Parts: sequence; C-alpha cells; structure tokens
Amino acid sequence: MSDLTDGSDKPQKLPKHKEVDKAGVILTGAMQEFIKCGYAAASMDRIAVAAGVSKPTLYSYFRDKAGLFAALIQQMTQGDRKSRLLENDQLLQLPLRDSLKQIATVSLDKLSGKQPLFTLIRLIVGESGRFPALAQTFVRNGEKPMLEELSYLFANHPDVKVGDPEVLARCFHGSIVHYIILQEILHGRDILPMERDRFINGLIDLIVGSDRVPGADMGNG
Amino acid sequence: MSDLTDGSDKPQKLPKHKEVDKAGVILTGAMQEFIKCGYAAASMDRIAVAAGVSKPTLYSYFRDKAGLFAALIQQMTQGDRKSRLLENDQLLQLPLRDSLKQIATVSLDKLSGKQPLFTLIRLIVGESGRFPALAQTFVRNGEKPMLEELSYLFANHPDVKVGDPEVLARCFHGSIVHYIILQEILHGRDILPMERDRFINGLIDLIVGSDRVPGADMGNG
DNA sequence: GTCTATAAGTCGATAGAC
DNA sequence: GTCTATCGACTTATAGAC
Repeated sequence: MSDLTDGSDKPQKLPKHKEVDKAGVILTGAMQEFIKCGYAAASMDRIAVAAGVSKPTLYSYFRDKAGLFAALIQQMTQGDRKSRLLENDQLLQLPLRDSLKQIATVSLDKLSGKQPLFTLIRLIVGESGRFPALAQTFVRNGEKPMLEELSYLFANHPDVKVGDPEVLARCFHGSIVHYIILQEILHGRDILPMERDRFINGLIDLIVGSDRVPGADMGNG
Repeated sequence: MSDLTDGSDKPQKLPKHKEVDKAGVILTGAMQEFIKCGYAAASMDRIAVAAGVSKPTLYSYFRDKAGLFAALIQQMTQGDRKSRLLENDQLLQLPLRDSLKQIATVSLDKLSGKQPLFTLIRLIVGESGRFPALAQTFVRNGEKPMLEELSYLFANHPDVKVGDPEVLARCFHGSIVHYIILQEILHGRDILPMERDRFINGLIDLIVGSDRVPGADMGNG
C-alpha cells in the first residue's frame, strides 16, 4: 500500500549478510522483471523466484517494491559516478575544456548502447504519469547528483568567469541527455545523424567559448 | 500487420469532405483512446466510437492505426510551428538574442503544463522499445523540423560567427527539452527548482555570449 | 484442442447533392 | 441518373478460458 508514496529513496537498513552480494542478485532479478513487465505489473513473487531467494529474504534487503525500484535506479545511475576518472579537485585544476571533455566522454560512454538502461528509462518516463514518485526517485538519484557536480564545477572553476553555474550545468548535461534520447532511445540516428565527437566538440566549444577569443586556443587532444 | 513498419508518416489521401473537420474529430477521439490505453492496447473500434464515426469512415481518413498515430503526433508538434510569431526572415534580421528569446519563450509556452502532450510523450518514450517506428515518427515530425529551423538560423544569422550550427541547434533545443522533461514530465520541480526566466536568460547568454564581450550588452526585455 | 472475445482492416448498401 | 461520404456487417487473426 505504501506504493511509491514516501521517501523510499533513502538508504535502507542493509543487513550485512555473508560475503555473497545477495542484494546484487536480487537487483538483477528485479531488473529482468521490471524490464519485462513494467513497474505496475511486476510481481515481487516473480522477482524472488528470478533472484533465487525467498520473499522474506527479498524484504529483508528492500523495504518494499518502491524501495527495490529506487535501489535499482540508484545502482544504474550511480554507475556514472563510481567509475568516473576524475575527482572534483582534479576537475578544478585541469583546463575547463579538458574537464568537460572528460565528463562528456564518460557520460556518453556510460549511456551509449546500454539497452537495459534505456529500457529502464523508457519505463520510468512511460510510467511517470501514473507513478510520479518513481520519476522523482530517478531525478533525485540520477539527475540531481550529476547537475550538482556540474554546478560545483562551473561555480568554482577559474576558467568560468560569467554565467549562471546551475543553468550552465543544465545546458551541458541537458544537451547530452537530449542527444542520447534522440539518437538511441527514440531511434533517431538515421533521421538526424550526428557524429558523437562532432557533438562533443561543438558542445564544449559552446561552453568554453564563452571565455575564449575565437582562434586563441584551438589545440586540444 | 503493417504495424508501424513503413512510411506511415507521409501525407495520406485525405478526401476533401464537406466543411466539418471530421479528421479533427477523429484525432480528438484517438487522442483520448491512446492516452487511456497506450498505443498497443488502443482499439480502432473504440476510437471510432469516441469520435462518433464508423470504422470505415475512420479508415477513409487514415490509412491505418500507425498513420492515425502519426497524424496525431504531427498535429500536436506542428502546433509549435503554426503559432510561432516570427518568420525565418525576421529571425535573421533581429538581433540573435531577441530571436532566440522569442523561440525559447514560444517553445516553453507551447510545452509548459500541457498534460495531454506530456501523456503522449510518455507514451512514445515508453513504447519506443517495442515500437521504434512510433518514436521515429515523433522524431521526424516533431524534433527534426525544430532542429532544422534552428540550424538554419545559426548557420545564417549574422551574429553567429563561430560554432557548428547543427550542434548549436541541438544544444539550444536539447537544453529546453531537458528542462521540460525534468521539471514537468518527471515531476522534478521541487527537487531541482529552476525558475523559467532564469533558465531562458542563462541559456541565451550561453549561446549569444560566444560572440559578446562580457558586460557589453546586458539590457534585454 | 475448442470456444469465445476482441482485435485490424474490408465490402456492399444507403442516403443525400446535383 | 451519378457521385460521394458514410455505415452495418463481414473476414481473418489472435489471445485467453477451460
């Protein structure tokens, strides 16, 4: 009954079981089930079966269906963060152009061709009318951290002299997300072709160009 | 069986019936049905009933289910264009800042709070895995024209001196689309608040700033 | 397997304009 | 009469009940 109504996003009591990553196994089973059935039609019983655990075990790791789904989103979107190559301090010390190229490249690498993730995103967007909290979990755990990291970068990097950091973050990240949506999720590659590197370079020129005299420094990578 | 497999986007034989806009009536009924049931579960019979016409009449206006859906998308997304205030020539003669403000404002006005359109977009994204051609129809009829108009502007406006026009178009439009997705479709207003005018101004500063000395011309609107 | 319900798409008849 | 928009009834396919 507590279906997506309260803060199921917050970290839950995760009992420190033995060495095997049973939570991961459950998440894998849940992924299959959510992908196959959508959110509403997904059955906790089938998730338990798919994961090879009992229902009580399932509920000892995740409070409810909503909490399980939130954890799934977190796992997939935090993948962007745990494997990024640069720490915040480094990002501030490198030239802005290099930091942004790094972030854009990693973002696109993490997204391109990831069919399971696309399926999950389709599901979240598709059900965002009926299940607003589902979408909000995605915003909180996926988009917000990314935008905050970018805002911090734009607010504190010495190369950035003008511009609203939060808006810059939205434009940078939003352009990338829109690119992925158009090319991959909505299958627009053939209708609106756009090479990946051309897009990245153009986007970075747009952002960095604000503080650059045309022709002053074109050399990069 | 021709379910979304061929060019159902192209204009169909539209018999020039009497003065009453029966096609519009059918589209309204189709909208209700698609919104209520999604694409796959939508029934042409129920659409006919909702529209108050017989099934053969329905098929005399639209080739098949896919063609009907494509027409629906076209109607909603072309709404963006038919009501825009400026022609291409005007856009090239005004200062770039003003043209972009115009486009951004109209785009956001046309999207903000439009629940039926959001429902349709959720449906398209949600079914884009199972029905790629559905999504491609949206890309062809909705996104492509907008991006082409912007590319033309960025390619030909005298204020634009550097930058890849097609990438600029994607960044400008992509930022706006991502803003709408986050704030409205995914219900992120409270999680990531961002005032509309602040966003528009920041976005335009980013684009126009490429060719502007900071502090030279802040006065606008 | 059989039966029923409901789906997409088609055909011959009807009713009015000229 | 012809022409055209329309509709009731039809065919075929499929998915689920039993």
